[in-house]
Amino acid sequence: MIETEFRRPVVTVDIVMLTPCRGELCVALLPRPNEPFADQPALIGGYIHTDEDLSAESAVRRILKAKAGIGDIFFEQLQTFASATRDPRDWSVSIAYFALLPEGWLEDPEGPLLLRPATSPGQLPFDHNEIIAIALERLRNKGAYSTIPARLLPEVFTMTELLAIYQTVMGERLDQSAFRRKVRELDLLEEIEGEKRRTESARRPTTLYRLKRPMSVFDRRL
Amino acid sequence: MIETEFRRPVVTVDIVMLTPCRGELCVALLPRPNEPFADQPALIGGYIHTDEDLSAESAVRRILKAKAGIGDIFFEQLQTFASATRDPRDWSVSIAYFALLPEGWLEDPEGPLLLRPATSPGQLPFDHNEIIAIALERLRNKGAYSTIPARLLPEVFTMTELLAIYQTVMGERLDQSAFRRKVRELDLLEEIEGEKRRTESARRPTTLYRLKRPMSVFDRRL
DNA sequence: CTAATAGTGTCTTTTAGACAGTATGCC
DNA sequence: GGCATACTGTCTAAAAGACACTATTAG
Repeated sequence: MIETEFRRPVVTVDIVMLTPCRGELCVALLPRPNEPFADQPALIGGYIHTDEDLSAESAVRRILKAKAGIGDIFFEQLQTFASATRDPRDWSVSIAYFALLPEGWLEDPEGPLLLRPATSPGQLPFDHNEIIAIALERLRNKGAYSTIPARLLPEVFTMTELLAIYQTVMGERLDQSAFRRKVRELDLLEEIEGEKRRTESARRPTTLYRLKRPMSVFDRRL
Repeated sequence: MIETEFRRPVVTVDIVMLTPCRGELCVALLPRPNEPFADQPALIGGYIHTDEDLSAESAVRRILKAKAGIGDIFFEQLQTFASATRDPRDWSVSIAYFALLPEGWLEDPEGPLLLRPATSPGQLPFDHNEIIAIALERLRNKGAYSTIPARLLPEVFTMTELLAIYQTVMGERLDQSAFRRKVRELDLLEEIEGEKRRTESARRPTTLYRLKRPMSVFDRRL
């Protein structure tokens, strides 16, 4: 049987960009330039440009660069939202991604980007609230079993900062001693020789670490 | 800025249908009716019909019914494959799903469906080998922490069958005693009162169970 | 009785969690 | 010395894994 050609859906990518701010996870939003929902904050996203994007991932990189001025950042495919009703204009497919950025890397007070608490971003257009909720759930689920949360920190960090970011991601208190033990046993970190840092409030200087591998997945829970 | 409209990619769904056969997991393939790769076995899939499908999930149900004669079956979104090169004809988006079916529910010797070992399905067109590999990995990862593998069994099953299907999915031997203990502690199963079954070879009749909830996710590993 | 699968009990090792205690260095 | 944070040690409890043991019933 020969399949007749159907009217094609429109295909976009949407990016849940998460970054720590004020002790919680925030999502970056951008006021929409056009109708529908013009001027309302929404996820960073855009059409796939079939004439220049080689893949959905390339489209994500292009859009992050163009709309948020960000290059070379961790992102991962989340889920695809595809239905006749999610966009009032047309049958629409959104390939959703989540991206992680260290605190402060986004703060351009002149720029149009908004940071809103990820758990309460306000009411957003389309199914963007649902997409953010699923992104948070995914980050939580994968977070405990991988070094993904470390992508929310700069390359060099202290054990306390690492613990804090895991707590933020997981939304629960973790025991410091057990956390250090597990990190040691899983051999995740490389100590930065000789270097120490003093925080403003701390008396004792603290050891600095970086990840041994850009990304580790494990069986045990951190 | 107003985004010009771009030529839209073609959007399909592809389904990795897995079912136990001959002690391992097999994937259902269908010879392609048209070019490209006409007559070569490939994943069950098809275009999204924007005029009749309300969502990608509806398209999956429609395609499963039309191409494999299957209705009302467990399936879950896997990942979306989207690039300029995966289909020689055009920029193509495939929203991939994996589906699970009990052993024997597919065996229509007259039908065109083929069953091939999921770990070695032979060389398939497009990126279908990669999609199957990712489906298996996902099933393995989620399998240990959920009752998803039970969707590969009929509604009523014995503890030994459940253990066996988890072993097939996980690709490792599991201790029977520990398995029973965990299943009991997690309170997953409902005993079918009074009913017992004798298998051909077994002497002692065995208790029959069904899942208490259609789907459970847990923290512990089964 | 034996064979064959169904199902239980128990011991050891590993991992998690709680929490108290020590270490360091600035004031 | 006091304070605040960095880091360690130790005890307990929960879970995982190994494996031997008992139970049931057809033949």
